Amino acid sequence: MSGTGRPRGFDADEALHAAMLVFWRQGYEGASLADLTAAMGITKTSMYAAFGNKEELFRKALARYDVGPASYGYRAVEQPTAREVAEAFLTGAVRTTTQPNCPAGCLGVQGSLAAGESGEPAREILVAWRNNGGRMLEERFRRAVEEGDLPEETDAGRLALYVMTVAFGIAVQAASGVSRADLQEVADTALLAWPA
Amino acid sequence: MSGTGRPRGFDADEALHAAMLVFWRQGYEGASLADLTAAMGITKTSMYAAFGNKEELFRKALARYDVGPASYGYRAVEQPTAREVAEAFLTGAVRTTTQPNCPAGCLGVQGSLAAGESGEPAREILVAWRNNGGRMLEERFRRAVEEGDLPEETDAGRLALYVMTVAFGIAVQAASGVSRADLQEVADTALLAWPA
DNA sequence: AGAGTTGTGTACCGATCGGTACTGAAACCG
DNA sequence: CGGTTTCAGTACCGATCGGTACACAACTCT
Repeated sequence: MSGTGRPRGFDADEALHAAMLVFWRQGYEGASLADLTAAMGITKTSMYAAFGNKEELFRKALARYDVGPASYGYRAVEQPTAREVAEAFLTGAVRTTTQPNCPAGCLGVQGSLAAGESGEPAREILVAWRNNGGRMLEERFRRAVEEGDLPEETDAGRLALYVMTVAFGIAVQAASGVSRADLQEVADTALLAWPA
Repeated sequence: MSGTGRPRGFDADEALHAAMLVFWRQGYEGASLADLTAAMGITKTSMYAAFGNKEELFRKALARYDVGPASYGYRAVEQPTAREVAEAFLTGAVRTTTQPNCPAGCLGVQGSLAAGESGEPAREILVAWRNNGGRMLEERFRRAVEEGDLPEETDAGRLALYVMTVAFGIAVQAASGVSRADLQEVADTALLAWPA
């Protein structure tokens, strides 16, 4: 064997970033291959060679979203106290879902909440992604209970579910066009329910 | 002129109900005319004659959803106190989004959060529908402030936005498969933030 | 240079998309 | 009965869907 072949003529990272934005703005089913490849600046053939197919492209775009716009979640759980974790998480959600020059809302929510048969795999990918976020928060809160940071009787799962629910609601409101300032007020209000 | 023509061979109300369920389960873009008419038990021709087109069918399905599964909102604002309004609203959201034999989640949320070009009208219809719910709640809370039911300094708009946000979050969680009992706990937790 | 390998562009695939023209069938009226 | 009106089914429309076959270009290796 010999020869490593022709190098690709585009930046795969940039192309994936562009695809992520299209999925974010239009959802999985609303983003056609024509929309995606036009934004990525490549042809369908190149997309299939580089990323597999539409579903794989979506999976990779979500992974990029996870470590990019959604990375506030990982930073949040590193806060020293559970209260600060929740504050950072909700503030991060507000900021990411209302970022200028980015689609309003959250890819992990509006990417595919309900779908027809062909969009079912993407929907399930997002269900798993959202549940994973809740699990991460729950484990962090459980640790906080063990450390005495949260009251002994605190239900970590319930608290995590609450914070995640508010974050998802914020994402929906952002998709409706609600402003960053208004959503930050919502986040502040939600924290009034914090256990004593 | 004479003759009133052949009567339609199907129940338009039943057909609309079936269409509503398909939109609810699959979203606007995920619901094809083939899916819709199969569920409605009629042909495309009959659907167009009776309802106009897909977008009009969606509009009418949403109207039916509004006075059916989503009617808890109207009942909620009739509660005697603002606190009871919020309780009824959130409990109603929990119950409707987790109703057995119905799609999980809320048609007004997952019907179309993000969409491609062809789904933009439906998306805007839902944005308006959601904003309308918030306005209704806000007016009710404003009245509660005037009546002395809520503290004088209460920001009715902010409170309404908060309650709506939690309700939307509940809808997202329900679409992910979270149980009714867990979501009722979320609703209860959210109400801990209620103004003194 | 030549062989081997891989990316790219075109042109195309069958299937499905939302929507409609047309033909009868089924009802009402007189 | 005939005449009129409306609904229903078939068959079809152009456009777009996600995906691919194929020829060729561009690179590395010997």
